[in-house]
Amino acid sequence: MKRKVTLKQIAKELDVSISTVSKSLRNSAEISEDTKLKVQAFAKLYNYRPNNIALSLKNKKTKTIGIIIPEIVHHFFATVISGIEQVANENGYNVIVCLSNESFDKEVINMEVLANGSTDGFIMSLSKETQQKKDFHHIEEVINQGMPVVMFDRITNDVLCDKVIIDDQRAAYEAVDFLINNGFKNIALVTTVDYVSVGKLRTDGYTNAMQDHDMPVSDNMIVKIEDIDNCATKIEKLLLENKPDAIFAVNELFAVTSIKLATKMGIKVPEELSVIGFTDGIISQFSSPSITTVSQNGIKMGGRAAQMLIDRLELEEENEQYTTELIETHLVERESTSTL
Amino acid sequence: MKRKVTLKQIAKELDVSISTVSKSLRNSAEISEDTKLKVQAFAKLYNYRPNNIALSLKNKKTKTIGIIIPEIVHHFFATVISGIEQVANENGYNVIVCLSNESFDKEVINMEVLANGSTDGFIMSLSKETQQKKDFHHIEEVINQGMPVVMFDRITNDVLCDKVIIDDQRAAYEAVDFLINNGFKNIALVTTVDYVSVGKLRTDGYTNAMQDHDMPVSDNMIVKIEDIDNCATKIEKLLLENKPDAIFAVNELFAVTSIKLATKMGIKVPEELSVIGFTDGIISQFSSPSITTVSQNGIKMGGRAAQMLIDRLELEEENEQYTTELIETHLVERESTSTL
DNA sequence: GAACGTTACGCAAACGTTGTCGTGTTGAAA
DNA sequence: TTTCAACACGACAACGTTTGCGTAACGTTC
Repeated sequence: MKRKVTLKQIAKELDVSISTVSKSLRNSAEISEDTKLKVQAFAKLYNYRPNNIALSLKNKKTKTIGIIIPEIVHHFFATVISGIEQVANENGYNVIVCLSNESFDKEVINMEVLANGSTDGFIMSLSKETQQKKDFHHIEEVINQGMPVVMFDRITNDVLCDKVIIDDQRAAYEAVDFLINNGFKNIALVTTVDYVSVGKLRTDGYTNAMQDHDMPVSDNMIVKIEDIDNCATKIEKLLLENKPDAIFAVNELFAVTSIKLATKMGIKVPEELSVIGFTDGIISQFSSPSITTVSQNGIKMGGRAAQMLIDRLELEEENEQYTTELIETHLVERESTSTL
Repeated sequence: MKRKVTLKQIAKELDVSISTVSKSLRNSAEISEDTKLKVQAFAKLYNYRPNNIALSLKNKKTKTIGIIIPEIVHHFFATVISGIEQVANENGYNVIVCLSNESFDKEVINMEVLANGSTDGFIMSLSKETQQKKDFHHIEEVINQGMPVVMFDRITNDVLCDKVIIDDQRAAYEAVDFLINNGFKNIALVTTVDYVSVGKLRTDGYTNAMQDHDMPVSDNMIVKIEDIDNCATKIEKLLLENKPDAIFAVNELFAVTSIKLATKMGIKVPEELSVIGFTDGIISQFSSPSITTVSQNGIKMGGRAAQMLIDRLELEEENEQYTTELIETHLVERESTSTL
């Protein structure tokens, strides 16, 4: 086993000082060509690579981005990570991923651990519990210590920092608008509980679209789901009692679940019921019928978030100007909607 | 903005030495109660936390695990990461994730970068290109430098290290066996090209099961797919010309694609064609019909891999004994298979 | 009052870098 | 021969920690 070689070892081996070795490898003009060549050859032979940790300590920069998200077994979050990773990599950064599992405490702990020197900044999406508690002291604190934070998707306006989101309300509005323009009269909404910020915004988009077209917004037509595992009865009740001709669901899972339940009840999709989902993930693409959905480009979102963070990291002067960037969405028409 | 406080600053503030502060905070018996209390109170007030980077440099341990996988927008890999993260976290480790995007070069670069002090060890799954080239020098090198590596799923026997896999061949055998026992006579295989190790093993499992039941293994009944985007014609040809009554697909995507194509051609699943997939991901669960599949527990796989790595990291003496652990699989019966 | 033990702290090295500054040796100009 | 720049290199500090060891001050013992 040959352990990694250090400057000190090279110096000892060649009988020069550590500084000479360091300077030679960085091609300093201070060192003679002879010595430089000798050192460089030796370093190459022994495959010398500077120790990242030592560099981090010296430079006070880790070239590492901390990502804190609720979960990773989730198509959208996975695409965002993918986008972050790509941009980070292009800029010489690595990413360290922490999962909050929707828990406030774990989110706090993860941030605190990473903030102690492990990363230069954060990209994060809030856990449900954090959104519910509205407690953002851990994020404020990190920002206060001079570490930039970029929030995406599940954000809060209570924290001043860069943000990347889609225009959830508008995207939902357009989806519902699409249904209305196609002649649907009885449009139901399957959404999350209100404290999930994106759920709330999408709900608002639905409401606004309905109202703008002078269509009634009835509580009977709105199902708010807290726990996906126990949502069946609620949706079945909706289908049975209110007979919607279209459903707008605020995520894939709600969409596909609605379709499955409808099919089981003998309601044909899309002939008797059209369904639009949100998030263009695996489910929307591969379920039968495939699902018409609002596509949010996670790769792009992650990429932008990473770029914003890196830009801020590599800026010398502090910039108190924070921006919120909108990633455009578009409706992907598939098989789950019919045009009447 | 209040930057993070260091031992030095506390020492200066309280007019004691750095060592006194350090020892006080670690509750050393060398320091008087008075001083300890004073220092601890001050540290708490200023929310002192040791700098991870400095600790890493000193201890030559980063408490970080490097994960290198082909992609992350992939249900199975996401579950594995989730499993790794959980166990890592319980043991005070963080994970840093790198994606090879199935590229050999990127895999090599990622390993080299992380090996320069950023992580204590690796958990990885080989990129397709690496499996094709059979070039594992980057992994050998890392191991040679004393960093443990645990490989999972896409492994190679050419490298000596701990491994976590499912018994791909056996799992495939059992799936095909299940079909045979249910009376299917004309069982096709949709698989990958041979250099993908798991694809090959699953193919072998199919072949063995067929042979053990004295059923013919015909090349016509085996479709090897290199590129998912251009596989339609091959599968259509299979369905049209060879009229299988069942298909065993070596992954979800192949399974769902086969079902979709069959349905499009008017072949009813499962009435006229039964399909079994591999990997119990989102697609299998939510497509219609839902897909009978071989479930490989990614969470468990990741968890075991992490535990193996950590065990080795926290062992003092070197242990040249490497183990390959098998994670059990089981068949999840759903709607895509009928019992004749 | 000398010898010794205990207490409570500080010094310094180490981890692996980088970069500033100081210094010894050369060769050339005066 | 003296002076001085240019050259080539080394010493050292710094980044933030931990820890072994040295030591000043004090109190006890005979």
